[in-house]
Amino acid sequence: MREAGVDARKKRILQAIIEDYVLTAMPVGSRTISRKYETSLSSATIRNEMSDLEEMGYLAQPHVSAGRVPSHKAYRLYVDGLLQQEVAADEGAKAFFTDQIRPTEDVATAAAQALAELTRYTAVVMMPKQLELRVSCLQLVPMPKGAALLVIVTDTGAIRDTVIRVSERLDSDALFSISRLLTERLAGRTLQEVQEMLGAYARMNGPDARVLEGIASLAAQMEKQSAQDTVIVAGSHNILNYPEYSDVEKARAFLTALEAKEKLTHLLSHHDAPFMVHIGSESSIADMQDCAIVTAGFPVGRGHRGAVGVIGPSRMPYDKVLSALGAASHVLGELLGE
Amino acid sequence: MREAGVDARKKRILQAIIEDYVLTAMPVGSRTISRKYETSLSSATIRNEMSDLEEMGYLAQPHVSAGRVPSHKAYRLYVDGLLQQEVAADEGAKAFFTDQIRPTEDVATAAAQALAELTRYTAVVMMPKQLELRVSCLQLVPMPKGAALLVIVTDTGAIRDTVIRVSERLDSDALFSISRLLTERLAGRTLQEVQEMLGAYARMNGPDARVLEGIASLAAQMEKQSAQDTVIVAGSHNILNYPEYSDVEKARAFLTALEAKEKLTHLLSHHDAPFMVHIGSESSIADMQDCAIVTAGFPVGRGHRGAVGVIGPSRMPYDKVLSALGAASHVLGELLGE
DNA sequence: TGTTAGCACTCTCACTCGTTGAGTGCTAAC
DNA sequence: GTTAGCACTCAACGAGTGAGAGTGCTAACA
Repeated sequence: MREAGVDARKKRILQAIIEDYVLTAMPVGSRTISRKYETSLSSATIRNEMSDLEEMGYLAQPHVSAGRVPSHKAYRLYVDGLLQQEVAADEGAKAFFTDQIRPTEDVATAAAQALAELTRYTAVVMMPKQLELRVSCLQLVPMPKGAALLVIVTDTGAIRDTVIRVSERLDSDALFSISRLLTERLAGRTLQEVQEMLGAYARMNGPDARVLEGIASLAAQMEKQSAQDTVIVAGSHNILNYPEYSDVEKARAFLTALEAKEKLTHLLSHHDAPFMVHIGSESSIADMQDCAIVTAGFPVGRGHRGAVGVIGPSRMPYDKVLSALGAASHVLGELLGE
Repeated sequence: MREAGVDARKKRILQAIIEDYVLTAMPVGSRTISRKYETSLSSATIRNEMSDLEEMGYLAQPHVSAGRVPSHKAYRLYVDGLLQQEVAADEGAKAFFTDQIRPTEDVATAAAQALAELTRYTAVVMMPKQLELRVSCLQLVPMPKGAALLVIVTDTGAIRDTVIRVSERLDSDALFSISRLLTERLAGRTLQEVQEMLGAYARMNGPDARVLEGIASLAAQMEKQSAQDTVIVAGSHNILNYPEYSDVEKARAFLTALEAKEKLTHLLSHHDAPFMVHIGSESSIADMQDCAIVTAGFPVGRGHRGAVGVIGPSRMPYDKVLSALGAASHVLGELLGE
């Protein structure tokens, strides 16, 4: 019993099995390997090797007379190999993302959509929570019929707006004065402080109460939104393209699982390495036991990090997905980092 | 051969079949009707009636020893009956929508999501194109690091914004002066005119060129967006809940068809009656031949009308869907009408 | 003339039973 | 250590069968 670990030939065979299985989604037989990949070895030899690999837990047989299917452990070995190499940033993909993601739009949504389109899998983008956001500017823009658009800009460049009602008498100059006054008093304050201060201002005979209320509620909403990581999902029904999900029940379970974003957030928030790969049960999301989740982090300023990911069947061309993610995270980092 | 049309009893039986089929999705047998709906008649009698109804094209048999399934013609008759009555506005649904749709958010998206959640079908909302939009206000809001948020408000209350770069020297007062100057000159102009005028202003030594460019591009984008009907889809994968789509291929075809929005737009744009129902092939969307599309119109001001709709299998509780749509269109009309 | 009971008939569905083919494990020879 | 050969296993497929659901038709009844 001195069978060593996985020697070079076993590794080659394992890789060949993975690649064939990724391509075809069918159990791979020894004859296939001997003819398409390791032409110098007979199927019998491959058979012996496969038998060893199975015993070591890298392969599984759906049933005795079927070929072999890679186990999660096999993917893990394969992916760890990939991750040790430099992940090549795919220039084509980078160009694609640069093209699709307009800095003036909602970058996260655009990125998720572009990534889903490119990989034909489900894509997710996580934007981290930003605590202690400080107001940088606050402005009222006149609108028809006694309404005004209240815009709050934070020091990180986040923008939020809402329509509020104001007195019909306030013209654009008056609104500007109010905006200036409010910006003067509130600039540099955290959203939390802004809400607290508004109570005191209610007694001030400056802006009318509806303006103050509007600010308070928008500040509250902003704080709530920014105080938690948000996840954006795109291309969720790409999953239907894969035979793993040709069963509607499974597909539905998957899509439902995507809607419970807490688990996803959790997964994407703890992102210490540049790339991470969760295979099968490693992700701890039930209904995604047959999936792999590949993610990449990117900086969003102030030392915070967001993450972008691809979710698909464990049978996935990890090399391609990794380089697409590399490109996506690169482009996002450039847009959102300091 | 003087069999008259559909007499009252035939209508009752047809309705019973439709209602049972909507509930169970299984072909309905004569015995079921005789026991659950028309208890005073024997199954044999029902059988004779069903045979007549089949001959008239209202029923079909999947195979000879299965029960009957309503044809599109049957749904049409049934729905026309419903439409002649006043569609009862479901107060519960109305409350639900009022609750879910915040006037300060993107109303169309919120409405689509709420409707999808309520009906458990796919929901669509169409916002009509608005030609000749006129600028009502234009304002630059200061942002950190030599950026500014350009906000354009139209006379209809539509808001669009984009981040542009401006000279670092411009403080909030300077930006306000520019805003005031620009609003003065551009207010009341159509988006088209604004773009044309900006060429002339390029020679003006007021605001810097990047501001003018920003305005031009935002105006162009606004014009493009407002010049075509837009459709928002929500709850697209609710379709997986129905046995009609337990085949993944069908589900995928449906979801793909939803992505080609032109057909949907076309359908929703020609909305003359308060309610419309397209059953099966009436919608002229391939891949939705087994679907029904139920829509309701609502006013969005200036005589324009939007539409909100539900897409699901033809086997659909039309009464419930109609009253949900009634509630949705009512709430939308109140928010968006004059 | 409309309604009903009864019965033969049809067709799907679920199950079983060979047959086929792919792929393996083992053995013996190289 | 590698390979050819062979027996073995098991899923997939098709054919055959019985049960059950539902119909159409006929004849009797009110």
